[in-house]
Amino acid sequence: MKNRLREVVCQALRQCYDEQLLSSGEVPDFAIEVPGRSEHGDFAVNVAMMLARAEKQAPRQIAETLVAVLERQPGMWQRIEVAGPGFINFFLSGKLWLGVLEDIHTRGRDYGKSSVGAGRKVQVEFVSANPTGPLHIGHGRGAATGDAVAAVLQEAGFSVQREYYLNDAGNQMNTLGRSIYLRYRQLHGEKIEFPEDCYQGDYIRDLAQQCVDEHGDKFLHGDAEQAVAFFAAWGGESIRAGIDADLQAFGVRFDNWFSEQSLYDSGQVQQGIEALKQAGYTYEEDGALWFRTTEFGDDKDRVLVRSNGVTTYFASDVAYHREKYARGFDTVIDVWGADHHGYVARMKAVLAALGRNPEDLQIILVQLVSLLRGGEQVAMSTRAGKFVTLKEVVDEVGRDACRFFFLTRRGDSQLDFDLELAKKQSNDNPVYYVQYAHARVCSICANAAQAGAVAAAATAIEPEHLALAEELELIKTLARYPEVIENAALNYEPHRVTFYLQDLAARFHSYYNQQRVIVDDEAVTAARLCLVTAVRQVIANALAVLGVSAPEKM
RNA sequence: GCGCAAUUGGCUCAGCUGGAUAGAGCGUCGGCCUCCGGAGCCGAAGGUCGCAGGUUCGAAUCCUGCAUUGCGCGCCA
Repeated sequence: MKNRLREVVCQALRQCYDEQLLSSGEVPDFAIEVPGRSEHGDFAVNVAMMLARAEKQAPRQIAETLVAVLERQPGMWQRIEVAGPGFINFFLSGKLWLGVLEDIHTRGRDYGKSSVGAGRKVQVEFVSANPTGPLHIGHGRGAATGDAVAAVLQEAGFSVQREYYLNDAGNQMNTLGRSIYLRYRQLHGEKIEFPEDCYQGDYIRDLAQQCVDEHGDKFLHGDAEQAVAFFAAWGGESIRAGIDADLQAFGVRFDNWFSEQSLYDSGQVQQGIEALKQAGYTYEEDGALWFRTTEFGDDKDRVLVRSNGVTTYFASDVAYHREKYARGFDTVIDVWGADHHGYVARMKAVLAALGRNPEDLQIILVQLVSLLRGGEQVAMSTRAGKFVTLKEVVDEVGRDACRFFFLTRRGDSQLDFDLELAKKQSNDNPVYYVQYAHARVCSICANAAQAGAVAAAATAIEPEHLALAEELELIKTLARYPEVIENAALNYEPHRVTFYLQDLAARFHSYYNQQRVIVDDEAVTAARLCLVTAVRQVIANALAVLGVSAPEKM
């Protein structure tokens, strides 16, 4: 609707120049917005104010000129007026609004999809937790956010891949192997003190027990190093599979799992280092190889190869991101925990050094979640094995509530997740409010079917049958949806969809309490059913994007 | 010390990339079903948008400085 209006206004503006009613010839990038108050019309345009300087005329005067030309288009509006400092307010005709309902019903699940993404290839990499333990609640927020960002981009016409980067190289895997190995020996009756730098969680003991069941004492007698290597590889894969299962239970499915180790095996880590060397951005100092990231705005240079010859994690990240673009992605999005924000500058530096626009890498920082239980902070530490897993939380408060809750805040705000509260308040959790609206429409439809009432086709509705203020407000809210999706996608802000849903549900509930849908007048009933089912469709579409179910009954 | 981010009613948060009188939820107070699901609705009270400057027709939004809070500043991953 907005885009249509923009075209009409631009056309009228050009017409003004053709007829020499205005002289500057400028077509500024003006704003079209939905005013906060309905007296200000359905849409307001600020173009006259933007032209004031170039035209050397008062904004209101310019607006009057433009309006005179716009009014030549019959049927589109009830009226157009100049207001305030020079806004042009548009009051659209009722017929035009009914087109929105028609659009929703013909497009169904596709309503809200657009092609602004133009099929550009985008990769969203998220979660990417080390396979050394189960996912905890903080990862859940990253999962919900990353998945919703990907979904919203898909909706907006981007070609999206969801990827999980598996940090299966480096000494953490060795630590994992050692941890399982020591527990394994303990289970065979050996009295060993369990080192502090090993993973303390109970899941390590469970893995060891599984090995005892499957392999007996086979690893007690062989070479310890080989045993550790086995436990590292086997344990890592086993944990990875567990992570995958937990994510699927949370409704998140990855298109690809990418192994860090594979970058070493294929020689790409070395190639990445070579590329930087050849570009002239490296130097040696104290026996280590450095990357001059300060050249690109980082606050200090970073080591790629340590003086002992071992590459850093950063070196594999260079290779990893090179590899992503080699796969043909136009834009790469990394979803990180906010505690990694210090890493952003050096990653952008990698792009710049490789001759790529740093904007092609978008980093979404998701603040960590502090978990509370009854107002008390729950201490979490992966290493100490003290944490509440994502699975536990999902089992406790439910997948829908959990996902929706994570998306009721912008990613960069900190979030307290109180388990007691989440459970206790589950009834007035906003997710139920939205789902309830959906279920209500379903219930109305069931009643209508029983009464033999049928929804009208939008094209068959007389405007006066959907002319109440609440009805127009509802339709306008529905009309906004495609734009909400588009903005959520372009800004990587899925929480906008969540807030939109709450707004739509609120308007629907309010309408429901004021007006009955099924009334004696058949034509009015049919028109209202058409409206209400459109609401249901949009709620279902938006919930689907967020990965939340839209139940017919609750 | 340096860097990144945040600061909006009692609490938790939105605010559509600079627009008209700053919005929700929770909490508080007062109302609403003989009627399509009360997991709902209606109303009221409550905010100098951290502080001070600046940019312009116009600032919660952009710039600078300050304050407070959180996070980060390894040849760890």
